[in-house]
Amino acid sequence: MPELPEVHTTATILNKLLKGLVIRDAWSGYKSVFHKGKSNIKDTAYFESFRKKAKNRKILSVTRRAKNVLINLDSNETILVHMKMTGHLLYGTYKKNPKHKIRNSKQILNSKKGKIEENWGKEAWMPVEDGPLKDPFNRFIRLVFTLSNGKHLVLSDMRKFAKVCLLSTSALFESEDLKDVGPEPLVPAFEFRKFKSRLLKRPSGKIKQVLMDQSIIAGIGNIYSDEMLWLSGIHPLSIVSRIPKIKLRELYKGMITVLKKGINFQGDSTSDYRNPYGERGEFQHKHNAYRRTGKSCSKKDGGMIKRLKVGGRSAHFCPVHQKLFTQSET
DNA sequence: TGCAGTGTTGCTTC
DNA sequence: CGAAGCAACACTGC
Repeated sequence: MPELPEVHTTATILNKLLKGLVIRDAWSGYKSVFHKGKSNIKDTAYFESFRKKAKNRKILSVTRRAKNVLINLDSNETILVHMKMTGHLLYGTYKKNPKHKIRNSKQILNSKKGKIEENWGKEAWMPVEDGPLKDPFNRFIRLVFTLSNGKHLVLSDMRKFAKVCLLSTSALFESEDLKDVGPEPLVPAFEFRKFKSRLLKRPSGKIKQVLMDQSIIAGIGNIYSDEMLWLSGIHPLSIVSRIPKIKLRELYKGMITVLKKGINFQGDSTSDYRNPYGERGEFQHKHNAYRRTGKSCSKKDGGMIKRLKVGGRSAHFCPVHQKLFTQSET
């Protein structure tokens, strides 16, 4: 779920909560997960070295780069967390509950068929103050940090897409994970001229896809790209090099407006985003395009929101006021 | 009941 | 190099 405004909200709250605390220990429930690819705590050996390095380190700050949460330690190392689709960083008091049987829908189905799962009854964590487990978060706790104030920072991740790794802080932005990430859209130095030149790295690309390309601009995903295109009146299939400069200016302003609005409303909980306290954001009540298929466009131009696939993702737009630019300006 | 759809990214193939 | 398609996983909703 998390795009820039959601990750920003999470990182800002965690910075206040965690600054100055010490990580006493780390636990991972990812151990049995087959994982190919680069360093990640889903790899058992990697987790053990991760745990040793994180143990007894003080948290200096929690920041954000693109859609990554960065937990900066006093050892010149940084824990990078990418929440992907269903990751949640939650803060509270948790306890290990070895008696509790964590089951997913497949395991429940198998138990009805009389099959016994190998992982049945494996150790799990649950919140102390919330009583019974509440889905979908507490059933999917994959990583737990025990903190020096007795509280915990946990990563809940139903679909197991989230990535967590430990990197050198001073070489963070040269790391494989971050070196190809585009500029941050909300820093003042990212002026219109730079925005335009970044987009033009994909001159023949469809604008919706290019906006979501993390190597072009950091932090924009499906929801906010739909919203900024709606606001600036540009059809998602428009070809970057065919969009007139005046419309690109509107898109630049729309991008900033929409992302800041997302942050002001503490993110978007259309699906299941929660901040570290488990609270929803409010941006889902402010949509003009995303998931409004069949509803009338609030521009009052008679348009009805349509949906189509762009690069494998759903795009929502108003076919009346969002102009399609595919021909060169003469 | 079954299958399409879900916020993200990375790998493979062409 | 870039673009497209699919895989990673588990659930919801039509």
